[in-house]
Amino acid sequence: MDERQATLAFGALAQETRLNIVRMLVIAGPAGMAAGAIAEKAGVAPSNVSFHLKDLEHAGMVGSRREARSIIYSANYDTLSGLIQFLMKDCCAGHPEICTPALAASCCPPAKTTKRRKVLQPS
Amino acid sequence: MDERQATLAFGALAQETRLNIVRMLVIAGPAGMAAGAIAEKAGVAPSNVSFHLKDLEHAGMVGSRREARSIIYSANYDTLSGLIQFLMKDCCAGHPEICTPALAASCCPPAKTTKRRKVLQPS
DNA sequence: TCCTCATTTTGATATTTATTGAAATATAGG
DNA sequence: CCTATATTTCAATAAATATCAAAATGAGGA
Repeated sequence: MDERQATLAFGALAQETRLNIVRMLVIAGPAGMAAGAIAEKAGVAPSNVSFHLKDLEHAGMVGSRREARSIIYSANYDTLSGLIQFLMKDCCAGHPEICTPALAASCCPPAKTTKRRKVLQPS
Repeated sequence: MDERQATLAFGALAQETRLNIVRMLVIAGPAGMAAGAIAEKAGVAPSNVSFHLKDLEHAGMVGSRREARSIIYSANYDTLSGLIQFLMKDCCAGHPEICTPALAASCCPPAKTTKRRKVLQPS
């Protein structure tokens, strides 16, 4: 994920309605949800949800497919995890010692342990 | 991190100048950078950088301290990792099987392995 | 105190974004 | 075909955001 796409993705998530949509689509899984169902559950006008879905799609956060009369939207998990990794790359950039324990495993390069050698299993 | 703060944080990162600022502050570490230095390195007018820094501070992404005549800004790593965890919570919500291998460790609850038992070390 | 440097605040302006309702498009069924 | 349904596009408007230049604030040093 390059900076441009990350900026789009952040912008897409920086709005209550869109964040809600992404969350419900993530939970819905690959099956996705019809635009109308999204609008109803999110409590916004169909034209407005369409506007936001277009934005999310442009940011690569969701995909769509037609199914009979409905258009089904579903979350794009690759973009989501790409964004997480983009954030993590910056998070620890140069300063892995600051990393939260919960994140350290994925966030910081496992090969490059700072100091401390010969610690695992003294047996 | 609650939804409100996450929305602020996403909004803060959804802009080229601010994203640049955050990145340079993350790299700068706890020492941080003076507002003027940030403005120069980012290539924007001081008043403009001040505007963006205020936004970043409001979102909890950076902190500031006065040091002689300068005001030093530094990244808030807690917010950054909090945001990552906020994203990860959503990423896998209900669908850990989709998780990218690189993320699975931090992203998906390690206790709840789906199916497949008695697999480690058949010895 | 007065002066200068570093930064912020303010005010004006241009741009982008969000929302609404009405009209247009596409699909399925009688 | 004609009608009903699902969604999008369009046009208008309101609201938020980004940018610049100029004035104001605040902290040392002569």
